[in-house]
Amino acid sequence: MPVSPPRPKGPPLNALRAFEAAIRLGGFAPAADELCVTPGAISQHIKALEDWAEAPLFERRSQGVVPTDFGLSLAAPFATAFDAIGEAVRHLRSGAEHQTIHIAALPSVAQLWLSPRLPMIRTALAGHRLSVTALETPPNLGRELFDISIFLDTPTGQPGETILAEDRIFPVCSPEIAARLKSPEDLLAETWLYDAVWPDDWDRWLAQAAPGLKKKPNGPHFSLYTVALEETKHSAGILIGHAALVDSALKSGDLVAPFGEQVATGKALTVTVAPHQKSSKAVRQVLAMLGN
Amino acid sequence: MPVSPPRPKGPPLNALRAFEAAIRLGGFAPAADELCVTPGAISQHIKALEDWAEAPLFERRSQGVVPTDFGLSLAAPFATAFDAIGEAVRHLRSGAEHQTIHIAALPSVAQLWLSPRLPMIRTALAGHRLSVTALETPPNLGRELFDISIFLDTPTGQPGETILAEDRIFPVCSPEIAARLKSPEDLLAETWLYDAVWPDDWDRWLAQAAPGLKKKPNGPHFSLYTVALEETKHSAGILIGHAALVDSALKSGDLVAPFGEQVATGKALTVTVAPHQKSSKAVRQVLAMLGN
DNA sequence: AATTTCGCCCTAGAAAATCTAAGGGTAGAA
DNA sequence: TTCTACCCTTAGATTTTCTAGGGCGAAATT
Repeated sequence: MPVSPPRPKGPPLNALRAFEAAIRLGGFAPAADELCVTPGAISQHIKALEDWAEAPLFERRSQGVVPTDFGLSLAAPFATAFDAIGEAVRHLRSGAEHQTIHIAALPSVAQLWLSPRLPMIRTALAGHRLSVTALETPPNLGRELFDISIFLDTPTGQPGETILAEDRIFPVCSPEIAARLKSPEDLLAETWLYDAVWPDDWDRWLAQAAPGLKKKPNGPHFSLYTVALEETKHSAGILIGHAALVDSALKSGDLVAPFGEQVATGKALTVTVAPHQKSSKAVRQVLAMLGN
Repeated sequence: MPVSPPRPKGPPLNALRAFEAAIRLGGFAPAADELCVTPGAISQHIKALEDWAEAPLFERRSQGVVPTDFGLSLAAPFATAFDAIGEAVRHLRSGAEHQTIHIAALPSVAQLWLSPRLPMIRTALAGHRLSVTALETPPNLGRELFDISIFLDTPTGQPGETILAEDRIFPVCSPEIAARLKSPEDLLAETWLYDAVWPDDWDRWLAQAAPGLKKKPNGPHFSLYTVALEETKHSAGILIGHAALVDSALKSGDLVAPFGEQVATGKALTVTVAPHQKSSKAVRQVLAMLGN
């Protein structure tokens, strides 16, 4: 029997991907985030790669890592390589029997803004499947398998980005509570509700709409805006509403805005199309339906 | 604490590599060979990929697999992608403190032809490391991490290929046995030794040098040509020698060629440089030293 | 000055991937 | 027909890969 001596192995592919993410995002923690693993996993991958290459790729500092010159010089070829992989994977996915459009959205946006619009989209796109994933942070559309992302964030101005509406905030509460509120000063006697993602909402609104008004934050914090909103409907307190998210509750009368003053946050409800999907008919159809 | 819902995962990278190899080489078995795993591993990777993509990539036939049209359409993008990965990995490897030149060679070539030339190369390339790997089949230089390959095979005419010497074969034996051999007919009384890789050597030589001479193969087979040659030196029988491989044994007088007639096999001792290394100074230096 | 925060490292154990070995089926050869 | 040679599949074992929990050191905050 012929002896087949072991061929020298290339580096593990997953380690390469970890490195690519780490060098692109500038740290292990964000890379771990993108790859949905713990930073420890990234750390191990990078170490394995450094052992394989016999060259240091990152310099470990106390509060993060800094790429070595050599590591930095690898950023471009690896970015190119994984772009190519992504492209190939997209081809692969395009062969599925039912095409699926993958939408990424902030949990609150998905539930409060996107959800009411989905039935319309679903019927218009018969034959396509629709997938909505709630994400805390916007995905990298060039790398990840999403076609469309919808977030309430500061616009970045990258290509494919469309601003649907400026973000404006103002207090909202149940009609019951609203009856007690004549002027902003009356707010001091009420419970204020907070969202964990936007803890500064109250400060921002007060600063512009009622300067001088101050109150120690004492109300409950909610990790999901939807839950906070639900509590607000039940008269648990007053919440700072984001125009796009409370719109339907205002229309239905479940909530009211006791004070007219709306404050712009500099953020916007932004929809972004993945670069490779700009020409897809179905995606553009979805985009058109989101735009109104 | 914020909930981070699971992002839709991309396909496993290793499965992509398995697919790329399978589609390029036209079957699971050769792909398994290139990746140094069993065909079962490839089979599983492909199945995982087909499940992920929800599309069949290969049609299973009784004696092998045939790519589907869709699978075939993915060949190009995946080839491109893994070329890019290879390129990036080469960059990565170039950062090692000690540069290493990786040579792949047929085991017999490595031991009998290359080995005597290595000291010279080693001294000329101080500061470089040299790695020699014995391989039964020539590696894909575009994909694998070898810089130079040296094989005794039919020239393919691909770029980077240099023919060092035509392959010629003829019987060799110890001087002791040679004394008994006056004419080719005397061979019939002797033990014939066979190499497992080139079992047809005897037939080929006989057909041209001594037509009509026939003998039932009865001698031992050796999986390593080097072992066969060693046995030949110990008068265990007569072996068909390949010019490039028995040269030094003939020069030293350990073996002799009892009959002058040399037969060309159509093969050649061929050295091939990896496409990406053609401009490397060290590699060209090695090449020059192999050429004489 | 003390404390908190942040990001990475380390290790042991757990989870998941990946592999091998044995099995089974088909085509062509004897 | 039976044998042989291929090639692919499947079940179980192995190895890789990941997570959790505990630390460390420097910068930012109190």
